[in-house]
Amino acid sequence: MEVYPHREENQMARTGRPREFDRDKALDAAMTLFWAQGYEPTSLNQLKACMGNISPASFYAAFGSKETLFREVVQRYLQTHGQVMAPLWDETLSPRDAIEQTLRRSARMQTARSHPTGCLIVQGACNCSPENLPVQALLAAERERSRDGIKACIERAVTNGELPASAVTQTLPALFTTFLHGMACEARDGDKVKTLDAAITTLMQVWDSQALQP
Amino acid sequence: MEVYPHREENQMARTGRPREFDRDKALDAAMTLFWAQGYEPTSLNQLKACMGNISPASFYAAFGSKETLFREVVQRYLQTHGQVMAPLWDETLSPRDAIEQTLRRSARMQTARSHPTGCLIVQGACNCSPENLPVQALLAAERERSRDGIKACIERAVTNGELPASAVTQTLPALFTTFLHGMACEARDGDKVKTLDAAITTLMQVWDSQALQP
DNA sequence: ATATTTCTGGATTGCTTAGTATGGAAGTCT
DNA sequence: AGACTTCCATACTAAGCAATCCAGAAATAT
Repeated sequence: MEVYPHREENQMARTGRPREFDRDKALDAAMTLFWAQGYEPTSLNQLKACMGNISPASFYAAFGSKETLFREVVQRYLQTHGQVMAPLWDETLSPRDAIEQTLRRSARMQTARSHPTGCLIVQGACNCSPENLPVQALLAAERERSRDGIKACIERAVTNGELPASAVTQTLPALFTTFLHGMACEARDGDKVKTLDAAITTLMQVWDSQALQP
Repeated sequence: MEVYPHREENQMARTGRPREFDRDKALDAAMTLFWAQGYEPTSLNQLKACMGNISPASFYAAFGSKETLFREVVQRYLQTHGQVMAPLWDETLSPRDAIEQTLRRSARMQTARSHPTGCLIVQGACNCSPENLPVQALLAAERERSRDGIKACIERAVTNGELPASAVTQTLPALFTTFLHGMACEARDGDKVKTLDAAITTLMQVWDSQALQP
């Protein structure tokens, strides 16, 4: 009687025949493929091939299903590459620095050559048939978290007296979020870090033009 | 001996049995479906159903294939909803007005309730398996056109003496383009016109802060 | 009226999809 | 040594995919 349909790494020193492939490496390979192609067009055949020519039985035993694999991939992404967003929730940073760092680190990460360009959260499940709406919703919820993080930074800046509680200030969350999410498209289309970084510098002027004196 | 594999509307008063469905309405229905779901996850069964329960034979006779239908849908999109970008190439407008109008009209169009939210060009072929890369490239080329249009506006402003030929000015194309493409994501995630419109107002301050006096 | 052209409905093609069943291999535990 | 557990290779299922074939229906042209 096993509660879980597939074996995750939730135990040590297991009995029975050991797995012949590296689960972590397989997960990374799957992440790269999902990142480049998105959820739906990525087939199990492609996945099994890039994960080390593992068999269907091995795949399902280790990861459960394509969807549960994707969910695990998303968690891994958030804990690694997605950490470029961490400044948003780092209250030791000033709100302005938090947003600027998030933008700059996102730009660098999304344009790096060591992995697919763009953002898994923004582009990973953009095209979905009705049966995969839950997957789309998973990423949408994550984007909403970013939105909330940016909004919280602005609100903190108002509370701190760094920004006025003006009508313009209220427009900043949408402004920064739209730009942040737009970078995924630009990165995938081949924009370079330098280009995006320079645009970020100019965008931050909007903040500075609204900032109150200390 | 027919050069074309399928019949388009390139003739009048044809012989033979007339088509029983409205080709234009079918094309619009296909556009809505592609817009909402994207190219790859949209199946022929869904297409045939939404196009008026037409038969496979009718579909292929009228549209050739799924890919040629999509290409035709993209052309139709560009000639209708995509016209929100037209100000970019309208030299009777000042460069600043061209960009502002493009942004505002895009925001309104992409959030309208009369059709799917977001942008077919940005999101229509975001997730593609290798065999459909040509479709992805088609939309990428169209986005490049937008990029070029925005860049041309900035250059025109410099030529006109509305903007200085400064380092900041050089960052404006990427800034506006990233924001423009980011709106597709925000619109699909449920942002309202008002929110985006307010962000656009603030973004245009960047232009004004750089503008030279006349 | 008849020939010709074109469209339609339905069955069908070959291929790919996600996922499963089974039998045996390769370990650990006692 | 032998019981037990887990994994793996292979064959397989059922459904969906884009696309095609064919026979008949419905129009025009002569």
